[in-house]
Amino acid sequence: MVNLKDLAKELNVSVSTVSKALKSSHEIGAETKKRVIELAQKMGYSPNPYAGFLRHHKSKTIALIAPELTNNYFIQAISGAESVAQEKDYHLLIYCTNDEFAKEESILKHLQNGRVDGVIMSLSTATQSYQHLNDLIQSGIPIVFFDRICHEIETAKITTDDFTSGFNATEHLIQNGCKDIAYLSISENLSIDNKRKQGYLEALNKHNIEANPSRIIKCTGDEKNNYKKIKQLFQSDKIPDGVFASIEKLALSTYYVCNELNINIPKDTKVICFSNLRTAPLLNPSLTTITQPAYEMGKQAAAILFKNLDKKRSLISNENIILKSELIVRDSTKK
Amino acid sequence: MVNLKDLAKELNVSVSTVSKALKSSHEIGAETKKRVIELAQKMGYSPNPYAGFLRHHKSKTIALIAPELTNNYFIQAISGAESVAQEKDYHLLIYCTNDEFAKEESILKHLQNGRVDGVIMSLSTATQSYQHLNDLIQSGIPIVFFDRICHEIETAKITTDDFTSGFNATEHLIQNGCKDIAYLSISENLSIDNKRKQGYLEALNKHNIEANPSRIIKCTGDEKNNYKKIKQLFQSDKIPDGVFASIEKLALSTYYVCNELNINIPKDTKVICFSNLRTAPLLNPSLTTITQPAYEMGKQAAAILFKNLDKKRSLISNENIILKSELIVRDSTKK
DNA sequence: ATTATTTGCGAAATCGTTTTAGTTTTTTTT
DNA sequence: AAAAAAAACTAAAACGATTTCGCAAATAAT
Repeated sequence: MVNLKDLAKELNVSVSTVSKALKSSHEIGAETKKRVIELAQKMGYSPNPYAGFLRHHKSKTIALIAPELTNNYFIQAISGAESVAQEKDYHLLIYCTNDEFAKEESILKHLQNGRVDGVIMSLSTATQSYQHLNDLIQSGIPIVFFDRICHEIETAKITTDDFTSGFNATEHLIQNGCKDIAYLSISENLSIDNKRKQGYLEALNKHNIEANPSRIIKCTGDEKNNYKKIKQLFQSDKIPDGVFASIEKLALSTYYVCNELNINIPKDTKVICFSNLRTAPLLNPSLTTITQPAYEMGKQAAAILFKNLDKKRSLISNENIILKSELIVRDSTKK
Repeated sequence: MVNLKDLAKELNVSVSTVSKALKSSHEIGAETKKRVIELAQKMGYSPNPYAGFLRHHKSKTIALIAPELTNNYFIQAISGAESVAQEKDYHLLIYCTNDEFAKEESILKHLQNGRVDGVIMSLSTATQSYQHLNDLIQSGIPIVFFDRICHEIETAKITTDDFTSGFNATEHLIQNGCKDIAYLSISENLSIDNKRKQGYLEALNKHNIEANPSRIIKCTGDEKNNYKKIKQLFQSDKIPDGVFASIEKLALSTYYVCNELNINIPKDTKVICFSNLRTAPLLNPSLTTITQPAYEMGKQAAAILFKNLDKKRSLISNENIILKSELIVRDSTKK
């Protein structure tokens, strides 16, 4: 790998001259500049990124931390962030917490030494304390949250209108005849889940349907266990006539359960969920979804982070950016 | 951010003492070591990764380059690679070429300056020349290919048994009554496509079915155009009674086309494809797939890269690692 | 013609860490 | 008790690039 010293030796000038010439400094004569630039081109010189860091404390790298990767929502968000990073000539590190708090902590700790200039992240469902987040920010590395945000931290947060979407989803079920709607919750720790649930409750309330606490199913990251719980729900004497799943996975489990128990969607029970599944129109039956602008959310999260990286101070002021989700009606909620 | 100097000043020892104490060098007394380690802990010291690079030329970072991110195969492979990287205390940079050759070139060029210790990649469908790959390797950065590999480069390559899978897929269609099978090709530049096609042709041959060149549909990265081509295929007088799609996207387009033209799968035409779609069992009809061990492929690619990073020399010897895909029969190919 | 300014370049410090080569103090050996 | 060896530590160079400062030579101003 060729460096400034090599170029300097070859041209019989000093290292500083080469450096300045490549930055087209006014201190260097036109002729010398030309010679330097040409040789650099020829020898394929490219500045060592890490040497530069040492002086400027800019790694030109950001990290994106997500609870899972094999998830239609997150991968679209990652894709959006990646596109912005590439455009800004930044590099994107990816970390997956597997939805474990300990891993989330450990990953953040690994980033405290300045490996990255900033972080984009979505919390794990298990996260209940925020020390590790504050530590990172206090060590000078800003965080922007998306979707699974942390209200307790003052910074920029990108979400969708979860309350409204939850409300609309539930009202959509009600309008299509549902009177006994189950809400599949993913985690009480997550603000998005709570907002979706609030929307659900508010819609029930508006339509004078009494909320039934036993219809709020507390699911977790454990898919098998979720499957069991949903199966229980549909093995009782009176099954719900509508299911509102807070995340895609839970709706798919519902599909599997209904397949197994020979329950017809949408005749016996209707299903709606938050989802970025591209094959939603091809499912049997096609799945009514609230689809978040995941790619756009990733883009905006990255954009806000970069806007703040340009500034001197590393603190990002509190800001809630709320994008709109789209309710796409398909057969799984047909009357 | 606290550094060695800060610790040294606080403890009234030299920077080198601190450095050695943290590495538990035998040169440092037990008492001093204890003091240093305790203070480092207390002040949250973590060595600057980029300073370390300057001396050791090890960035502890690898890159994964894929033609697209929002793709069930690649995201699983990425997830596999990420898990290994995390285990090895390495960091994973993600780059997406958008299946464009120019972007692939540009990304590789950006990595030549030592930002990463190694690269895991899958080629874009447009890649026909390999100079950029050779350049990177010659600059000392090893590449491991997975799935969309480059035969012309001597290094490790992870693929699945594409010929056999292509053969089995086609034979499966034949055994279920198909006599006029279309093959949806994604790119003639890709060795995996060619192998799958060879398997297809070989199966036809074995069963004495004459290969019909007009049944090999040359698709591209342009989804709209693919849709058009597939629609044409199904608007002709005689539609194929079976479709073997080389990649998932093309099978889904086939589903959409058949929906639109009111062609029944599997009655009028049967569909099989390479796919890592998790909702394949829930589609209408459920989709028969050849499923690659994508996660495992990502893991193995990373594992091989790391095995070679441990060695001194950066050249990876030629090696073809072939994992088995699984043919999962579902309704889209039912008799 | 003398002084002041500009131009073009180089030396050296710097970033944070590691490592080599000392240096001092203590301990061991003879 | 003198010499040798070991222990515990420090100083300084190195990695690659940038940047401040300084120094000539050339040009401009007086």
